[in-house]
Amino acid sequence: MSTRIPKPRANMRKEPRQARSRATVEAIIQAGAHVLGDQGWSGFTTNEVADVAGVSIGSLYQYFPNKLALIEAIRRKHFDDVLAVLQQAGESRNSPEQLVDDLVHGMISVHCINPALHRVLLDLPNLEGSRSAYDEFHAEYLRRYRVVITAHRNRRGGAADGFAAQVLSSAVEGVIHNAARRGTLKLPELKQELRKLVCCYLSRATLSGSS
Amino acid sequence: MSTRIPKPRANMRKEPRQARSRATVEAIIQAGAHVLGDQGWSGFTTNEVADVAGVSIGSLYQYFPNKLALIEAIRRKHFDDVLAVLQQAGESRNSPEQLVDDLVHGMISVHCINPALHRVLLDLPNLEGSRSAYDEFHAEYLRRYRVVITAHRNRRGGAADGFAAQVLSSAVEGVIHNAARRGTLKLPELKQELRKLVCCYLSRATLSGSS
Amino acid sequence: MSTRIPKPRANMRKEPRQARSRATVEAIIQAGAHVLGDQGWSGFTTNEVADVAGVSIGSLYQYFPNKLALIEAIRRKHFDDVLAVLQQAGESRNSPEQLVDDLVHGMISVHCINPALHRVLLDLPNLEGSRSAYDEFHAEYLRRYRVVITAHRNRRGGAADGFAAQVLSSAVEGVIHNAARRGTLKLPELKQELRKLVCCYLSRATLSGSS
Amino acid sequence: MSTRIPKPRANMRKEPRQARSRATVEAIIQAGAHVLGDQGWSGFTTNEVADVAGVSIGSLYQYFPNKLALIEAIRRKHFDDVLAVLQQAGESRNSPEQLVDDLVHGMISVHCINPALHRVLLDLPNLEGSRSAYDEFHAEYLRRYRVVITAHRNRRGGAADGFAAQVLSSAVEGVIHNAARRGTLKLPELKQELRKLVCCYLSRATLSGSS
DNA sequence: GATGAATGAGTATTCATTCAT
DNA sequence: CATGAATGAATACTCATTCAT
Repeated sequence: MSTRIPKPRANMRKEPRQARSRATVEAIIQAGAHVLGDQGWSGFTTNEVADVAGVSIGSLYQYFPNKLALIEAIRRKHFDDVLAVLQQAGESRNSPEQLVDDLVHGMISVHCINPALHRVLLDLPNLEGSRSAYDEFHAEYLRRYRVVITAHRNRRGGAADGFAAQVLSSAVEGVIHNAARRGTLKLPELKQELRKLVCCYLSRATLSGSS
Repeated sequence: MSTRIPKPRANMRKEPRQARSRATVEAIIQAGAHVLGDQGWSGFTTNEVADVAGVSIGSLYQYFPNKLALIEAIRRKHFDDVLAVLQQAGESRNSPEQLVDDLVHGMISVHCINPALHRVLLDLPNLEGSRSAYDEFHAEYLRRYRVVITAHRNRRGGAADGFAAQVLSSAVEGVIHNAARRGTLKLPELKQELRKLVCCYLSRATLSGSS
Repeated sequence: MSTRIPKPRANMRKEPRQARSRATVEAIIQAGAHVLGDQGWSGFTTNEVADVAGVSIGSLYQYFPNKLALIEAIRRKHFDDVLAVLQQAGESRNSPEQLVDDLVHGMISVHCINPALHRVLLDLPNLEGSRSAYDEFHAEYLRRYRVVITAHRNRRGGAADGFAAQVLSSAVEGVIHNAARRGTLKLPELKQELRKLVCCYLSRATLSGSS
Repeated sequence: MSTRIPKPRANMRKEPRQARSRATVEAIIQAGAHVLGDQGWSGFTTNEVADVAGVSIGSLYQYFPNKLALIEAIRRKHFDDVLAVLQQAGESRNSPEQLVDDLVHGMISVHCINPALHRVLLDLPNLEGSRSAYDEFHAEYLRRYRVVITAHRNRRGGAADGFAAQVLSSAVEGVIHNAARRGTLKLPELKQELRKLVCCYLSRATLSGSS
């Protein structure tokens, strides 16, 4: 179903200097995200992306040394979006309930832009080259979740919080990605249930963390 | 990255009648599951599968009219495994707590066989042909979750139960698939946390379902 | 003018077992040699070779993992031809004059098959992978020349013989390749002059080796 | 491995008039020679050459209508260098031995500048367009060799001298190019042996030319 | 004039699928 | 029925060349 994937060489062959080229790069990443979300790995061909972006295949390769570098760029872009949401959710000086609300709302919003994309992005083959970028993201990702978890306690969080963060984040991911697949992402009921899920897990986690 | 996927023509070119044939088909499906879980879509080529199965590519095409039919067979097989687990969990005449235990334990077990496979299977491009089979599975899948949910109530379940089933199942999936990716699937802590997640959601769901 | 050349992975993807496939492999190598000699590196495209061989591009890649492996096969084949000539020239129990005659005649003959090919083959980029094969050939090549040189002496050959072999072989190569380029390879005058060149160098080399 | 080479349209799109332009052209030719010698045909791309020359690709095409015209310019430049050497060697009113010395020394020197370049230059695909330029050079090239040959005789040279010139020149070329490839070009032994080769051939050629 | 972004035909390579043996 | 050689459409990527700024 696919070409064996090569290691990414570098992330950008050439930094776009002029305004025109920056627009081109932007268009390519946009188009790539769109194609990837829409058609999955199968439909993601560099020629297709170039087509959708309205540029020639040559232009694509002027800025991205290979397909994977393009994927990485898309990935990085969307990781940034996700982190931004979590950042906001973490920074608000609100009640724990409000925190959960912000988190859930933010996660849903960010997935509404291109619902299928995020799940696809997780399925990247384990590239050595891209691993670090992903790990870096993921560390930050978990850290933000931990903030939310900690805020829900009265006591200091223990080592178990790391585990709780993993469980919580992947549960949320699961729910959102599935909802994205089914097109129920924008339903208020979904948000409501998700909030419930998070909230009750947080309460219980606190208790049983001590049990 | 991939060949555009054609619609599956028929699911089986030819029903295996003799024992030898059935063994061949079985070997191919096994090999396919193995390759798919191990290498993902990228490594899943019919030639590779035939190789691993120890049969010629010609034989593979004797039983599966095309790649997609093979994928479908693998899918169906593993859906059956999952359903069997849920079936058992649903049938035991135990306490609600025990029910959750069975469910969690079963889901984890079934993913331990070939941890990566299940998640990969969800990433099938939206094929018209395979949709029905999947939907059929998914309906049953949710029904079983609903049984667990219902068992946790004292009152009769309302329409909201359908939604709860979706949320619960995808949360569990999310946690398990992520754990599979990280290799923490067998950790007792994981099972413990997952149980916690399910339990508390079930309790709360009951309450807020009425709220 | 060309794609950057990748390292050769292995020399054969799959050993041809049936008679049919052996014929295919043979045809591909033949066609490759032909194209390479005829059009040089520029015209040597795998598609062209497959076309000339009368097989599909897929068949080519069934046996040669990449373009370079094909080139290597061609190279090896023709190195073998050259060595065979030198072998024969070295083995005949004749007078030194006869030896030179055999050498010159053999070298010319072997270049008549596909005159341009040999020169092109020397210009292979320095591939790590192929280096050893070439060095091995070249060592043997010089050894055979040394036999001829030694046969021309009355005294034992010294260290200088190694150098003489290099000079002599490259002079002969130069003359033959140039003649091949000009199409004068079959002219009796060429053979005559070449013989002269070799003979007189051999005589003088003997003397001045001691000077 | 390569783009099919088009006929060169004209040799220069535009004659450089100002000093700056001439410097640019010079830089491009220098860079081209460097890249060609260093990386062979594979690495010789117009973009690479422009980069090395420190000019934009657009500027390159301002002066050379296409890649081949650039190659031709490089070729012409280096042919000129070679001819200059032979010129000098032919003009000195010295003994025949001194003549050979000059020739050999000169040929070696001229190849020391960019050892690999010359051999690479011979591998040009047979372009109709460039043929005349090359033939012109080659005629002159042989003429100079003939001077050396003639100087070595007491009698007038016959028709055979033309042939002898070809053989001698290609033998010398062969030795030098091979030495360049092996990095032994500067070794005094090489010069010594080459002198020997030329000398003895000249003596013998004289004799057998009459035989 | 100079620049470098954009172009797209061309090239290497893969992989689902067929069919003669 | 089984085999595996053969096929070729599809895909990643390059590089000579143009042209708007």
